[in-house]
Amino acid sequence: MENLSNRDLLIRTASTLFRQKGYSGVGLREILAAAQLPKGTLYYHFPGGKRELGEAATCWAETIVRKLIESSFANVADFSEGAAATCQAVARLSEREGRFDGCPVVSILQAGAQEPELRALGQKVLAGWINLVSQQARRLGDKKPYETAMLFVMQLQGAWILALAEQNAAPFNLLECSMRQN
Amino acid sequence: MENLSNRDLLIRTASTLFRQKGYSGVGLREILAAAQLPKGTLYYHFPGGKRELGEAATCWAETIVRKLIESSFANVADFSEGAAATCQAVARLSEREGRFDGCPVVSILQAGAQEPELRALGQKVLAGWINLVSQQARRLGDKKPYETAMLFVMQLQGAWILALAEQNAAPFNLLECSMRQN
DNA sequence: CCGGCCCTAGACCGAATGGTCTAGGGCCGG
DNA sequence: CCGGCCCTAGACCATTCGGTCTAGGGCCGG
Repeated sequence: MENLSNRDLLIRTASTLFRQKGYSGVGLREILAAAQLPKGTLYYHFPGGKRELGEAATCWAETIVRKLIESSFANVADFSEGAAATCQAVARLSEREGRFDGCPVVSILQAGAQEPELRALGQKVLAGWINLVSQQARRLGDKKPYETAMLFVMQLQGAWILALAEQNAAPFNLLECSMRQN
Repeated sequence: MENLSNRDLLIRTASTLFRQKGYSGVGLREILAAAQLPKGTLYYHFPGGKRELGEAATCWAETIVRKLIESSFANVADFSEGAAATCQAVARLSEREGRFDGCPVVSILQAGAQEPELRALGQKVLAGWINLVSQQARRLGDKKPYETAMLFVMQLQGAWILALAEQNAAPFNLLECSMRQN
């Protein structure tokens, strides 16, 4: 755990803070203080500054969610089973020592009005997740895999927001039940 | 349209900007410039500063959505019909001259980590919407009105996020179709 | 032991942040 | 014509913002 390069430490610290306060709600000083690193380190590894760090943090978080979806749908008999497993997994990912943090993509997305690259990246990541889920849906015999996948990612995002608002996992649990009943 | 008090003008301007860039992504100067008002006006009407303005903007947006839900479910035969109408209405609300702005509650929610009042308000607003929808669901004979309502608000929020990312109304349309089929 | 490279360290910058405060314009009842 | 009130106007403040730049530590091959 502690054998992180400073670069990776920066990425993880930033990702956590962005998810908690949103991209524009976090200052570089705060990230650096949390990582106990000076400014020079940041601008050495990320010459693009905050925006590049935001991109890196988003990409890092993206692969985590991607792996989580893939493993949730591995060895699964039908779509609803995989979807339910994904709900549980995302709920676990969202919770952080009693706190519930937002979706990494959403935290970036709102800054997209001022940073086009972040908007484009967020869009790409969401589209990627939908594609990934739709592949699984197709594999499991869904008639309209793309629609099913988009609907599911949509529900997942909605649950994530409600969980963020209520600071509990109830929305994820409800969604999980709902998925099982289909 | 132009017979607004400066106070209301401030609220509407702020609400729009918050939805576009998120609460912490917008500076007071930017709001004041957009409203063409000086700082004194803001702090006269909102002694609590940015936070109080954020609260007012959220409350204002809340009643709009509330009315929109109420009218979508008025004179409707079953839940799915009202839900579909709500999708359309929210899609219309979300679009702003070709641009798609985020949900007002979400824009506030991310700042909640630093401004507890905003978090609490966002939570209250979402709970209110769920309650409102669940009343309609109960009225229309739903067996589990609260679960149905929470699930629907969840889907709506998810669609809103996808629409924000993709900058088009496709997610709302897909959700609307999905609602009609149940 | 040295020259060079990777990376850390943090002082420093102009601009922008949210917030405070005083001055006064404009309109009202008297 | 005046006293007072509601509200506007914007200068001003300390702090923080993201970003730049120079100095040097530490480790390596030679």
